[in-house]
Amino acid sequence: MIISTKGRYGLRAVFELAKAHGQGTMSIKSIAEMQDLSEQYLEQIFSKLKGAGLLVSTRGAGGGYKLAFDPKDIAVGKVLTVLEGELAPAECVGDDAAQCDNVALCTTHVIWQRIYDGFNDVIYSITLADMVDDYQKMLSSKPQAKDVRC
Amino acid sequence: MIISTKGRYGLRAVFELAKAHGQGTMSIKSIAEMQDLSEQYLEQIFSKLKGAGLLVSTRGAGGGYKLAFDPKDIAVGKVLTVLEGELAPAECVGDDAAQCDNVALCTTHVIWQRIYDGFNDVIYSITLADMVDDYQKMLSSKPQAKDVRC
DNA sequence: TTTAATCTTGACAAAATCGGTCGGGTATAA
DNA sequence: TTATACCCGACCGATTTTGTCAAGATTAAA
Ligand code: FES
Ligand code: FES
Repeated sequence: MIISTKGRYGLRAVFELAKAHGQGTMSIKSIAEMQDLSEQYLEQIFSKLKGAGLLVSTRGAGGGYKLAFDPKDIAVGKVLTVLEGELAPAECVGDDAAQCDNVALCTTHVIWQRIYDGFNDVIYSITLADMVDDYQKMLSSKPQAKDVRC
Repeated sequence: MIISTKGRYGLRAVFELAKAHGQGTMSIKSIAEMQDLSEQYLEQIFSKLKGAGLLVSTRGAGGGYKLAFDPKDIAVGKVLTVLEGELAPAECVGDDAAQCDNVALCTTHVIWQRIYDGFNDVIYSITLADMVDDYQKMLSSKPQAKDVRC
């Protein structure tokens, strides 16, 4: 399993924020309930996302979190990268790729690089707005599902 | 880091077998030395690959391992999948994808699916023979590198 | 003002996974 | 017979994962 619960739960939670974007804040409690997550675990996750500047919060009664940007300006990859760290299959690819002086001979490097590129292409080509769009389409054509395992 | 040492070391070790394919067997000891790996750890790795039918072994003095098939018939993805388990980003995609009855509503499913597909496209499109070819080309054009970190 | 809601922070911890090691086997060529 | 090599399962320390717990700070609403 490549993506840990932090990334998976986080994405589901942020999706709720995206759906409700423009309608004020949502509390952790309500999101945890909707997506069936632990409140305290979700606190950790949102705290990280806030630290990365993706969310803004307001304290006190009636407060909560909301997206710092429009859903169409937040890539799924950004959310996942914040929560999971850099999604690189090996040390030699990613932001610190420069330190690999072995591209010359290491025949596996090209493999890690291609995996990394493909992965990032996918997650940065989908935005939260895309997810909301998909959701709307699904809603109109399919019945409600129950248990979530992702 | 998506790929653990089992997968990365294993691929490097199998690459040695691919280079020497057709020239009999190689001992774990010699491969461990060439690729600077622990012998005992490599035993575990090869044992798994043998169990999956990718390697064949001969015991006793002068024995060792060799590939069960021609390098061009072994995909990198096969090696990685045996060593890492199924490379799926979430439970709902992969071989047991059928059990996810939530494709309807779960908007993250399409993301996991696309990651999974992209990943597998990459690793199953490269064979051990491709790696050897790359290696030959690199050898003739570049100097020998030293430290390996993958 | 008081209260309740809500975010904030840091510590703690069980369980799983990772990255191996250890100690014995067994088969076989020399 | 002996050295070489594969075979196999148990074990083990460190780290990561997946949370829980407790206390506090801020603010809206009653
Ligand atoms: S050492 Fe950089 S990819 Fe192998
Ligand atoms: S429940 Fe199957 S992908 Fe979410």
